[in-house]
Amino acid sequence: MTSGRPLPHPARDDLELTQVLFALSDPVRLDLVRQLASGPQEMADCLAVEPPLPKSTKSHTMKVLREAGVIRNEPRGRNRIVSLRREDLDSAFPGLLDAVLDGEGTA
Amino acid sequence: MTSGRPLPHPARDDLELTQVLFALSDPVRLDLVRQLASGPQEMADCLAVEPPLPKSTKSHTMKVLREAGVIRNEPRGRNRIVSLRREDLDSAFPGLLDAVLDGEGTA
DNA sequence: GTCATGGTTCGATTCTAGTTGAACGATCGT
DNA sequence: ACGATCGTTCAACTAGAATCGAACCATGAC
Repeated sequence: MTSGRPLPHPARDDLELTQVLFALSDPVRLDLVRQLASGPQEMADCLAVEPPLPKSTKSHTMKVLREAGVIRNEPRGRNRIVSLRREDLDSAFPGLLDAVLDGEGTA
Repeated sequence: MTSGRPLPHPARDDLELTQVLFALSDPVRLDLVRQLASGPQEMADCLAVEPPLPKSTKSHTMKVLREAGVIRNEPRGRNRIVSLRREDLDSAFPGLLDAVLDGEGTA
């Protein structure tokens, strides 16, 4: 029941605004999205804080963002590459991502 | 413990992005915000659907949006006027509201 | 093949948010 | 002053989301 690896991602046309907004409404997830704004990252490097988040929690964080269509999570050898779905988001909700990424200081 | 009427609203500088995003991440609340985009409304007219929402539920919906700083809720005689805090939002998170209001068909 | 590594899934618990009736408050009309 | 109307607050319940350990799985290294 676990799985192999290629995880399901919603199609660009299936993105729902409320889901995206919800995914972004958590400080930790928003933070991650901002980190990804500068480019894809290996998942291992992603939420590297002290103390380190448990794997399952981290995985769950990714899941929420992935299922909302905010990030892409692809297998790469033994680890994973996480990236922002910038074009898809821009096409579905023009201006939204930029606006969110701009709100710098604000949590 | 109930109250009179002028309800507390967060100051423009205290708006938090995550709270705003969360407030907007619910279909009913988002819908209300879109209705308000065309101008203030009397609360009584606001979420007029069938079957009608119980008063307490409606009031709670308003509360979430108000506490996030998305709407203003002011006494007006025996009822209330609800309005979008457009300028405050635009100043705090430029482009955000427009982007959200644009996502028309998408729930 | 075997082992170490990185990540997902399951399941239990905890915490937070939504829902709604009932009680209360303020205001307006008479 | 009284009653009706409109909305908030309280409190109890339900539903949903976050947290995290344990089990599991693929891949890569040896």
